Amino acid sequence: MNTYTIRDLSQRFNVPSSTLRYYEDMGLLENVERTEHNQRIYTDEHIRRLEGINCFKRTGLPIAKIQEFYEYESNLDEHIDDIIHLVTDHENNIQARIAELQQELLHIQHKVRFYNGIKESIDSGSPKPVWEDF
Amino acid sequence: MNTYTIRDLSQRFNVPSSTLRYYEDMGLLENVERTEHNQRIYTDEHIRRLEGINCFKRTGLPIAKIQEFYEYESNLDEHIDDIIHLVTDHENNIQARIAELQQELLHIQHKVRFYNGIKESIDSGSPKPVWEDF
DNA sequence: TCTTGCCTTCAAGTGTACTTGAAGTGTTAG
DNA sequence: CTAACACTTCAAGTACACTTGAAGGCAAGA
Repeated sequence: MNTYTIRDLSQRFNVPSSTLRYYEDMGLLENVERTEHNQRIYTDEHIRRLEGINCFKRTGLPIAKIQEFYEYESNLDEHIDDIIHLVTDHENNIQARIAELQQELLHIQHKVRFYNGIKESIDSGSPKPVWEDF
Repeated sequence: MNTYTIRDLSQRFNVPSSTLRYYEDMGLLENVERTEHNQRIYTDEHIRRLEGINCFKRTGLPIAKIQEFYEYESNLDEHIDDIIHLVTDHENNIQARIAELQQELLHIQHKVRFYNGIKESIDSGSPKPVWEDF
C-alpha cells in the first residue's frame, strides 16, 4: 500500500500542509498514522478522501456538512437515510444554483452588450444607447 | 419622484437596514439624501442600484468589485474600457463556474445513485454495490 | 558540530460580509 | 408628559475557512 507525506498531498492537491492539518482537526481526514518521529502518514484512502472533499468544496458544501457526510459514511447502515438526504439535498442545491447563475448570466451579458454599445458610440460620436431593463 | 425610507428598502429587498448602511459606507449606494431629522431618503435610482448590486452579489462578485463597477459607471467616458473589462471578466467567471458546477453535479448524482443502491441492498438483504470512481 | 530546513503543536490572526451593541436623538401613542 | 419605539453613529463582534506565528523536535549535509 502506498503512503504519502503531508508534503506529498500538499503538492498533489495544491493546498498548504496547514490546511491538511486543519481538515484533520475538523474531522474530515481520519485515521492518520504517524511515523516514529510523529510525522503524518497518509494512504490512498486519504487521497480518495481528499478527492471527495474537494468535490464537495467546489460545489460549496460547508466543512461542517462534509464532516457530517463522512460521519454517516463510517456508519452507513445506521445512517443510510441521513446520507441519502444529505447528498440529495446537495444535488438540489447545486441544480438550483446552476439555474440561478444561468439566469443572472443573461443579465451580465446584457450589461456586456450595453457597454460595448456605449464604447462604439463614444468611438463613432453617435448617440449613446439607453439602458433598458429586462 | 418616489422616495423610500430605509425600512421600505429593507423590506423590499429583504435585507436588514444595517446592511443598507453598510453598503453606503462601502460606496455601493451613493447620494443618499437626508430628511430634516437626518433620516435617509432613497429614490428609484437607489432601487435600480440595489437590483444591480443584488445581481452582482448573486453571481459572487465581491463588494470591492461592485464598488469599482459603480465608480467606473459614474465616469463612463473615461472608464469605458475598464468597465467592459470588468463585466466581460465577470461573464467569463460565471460561465466557468456554471461549467464547473455541471461537472461536479455529475459526481454528486453518482453519489446519490450509489447510496440509493446501498439502501436497496440493505432493505432487500442483497449484496452491497461497490463504489466505482468515474 | 552546527546550521538549514522540514516537521510538530497550539494559539492567535486574516479577510469577507455582514451583524450587533452602546449611546444618544427624535417621533408617536396613550 | 412619558414610555415605547424608530432612527442615528461608531465600534466591536460574528461566522467561515483558513493562515500565520511562536516555540520547539529531529535529521541530513558542509
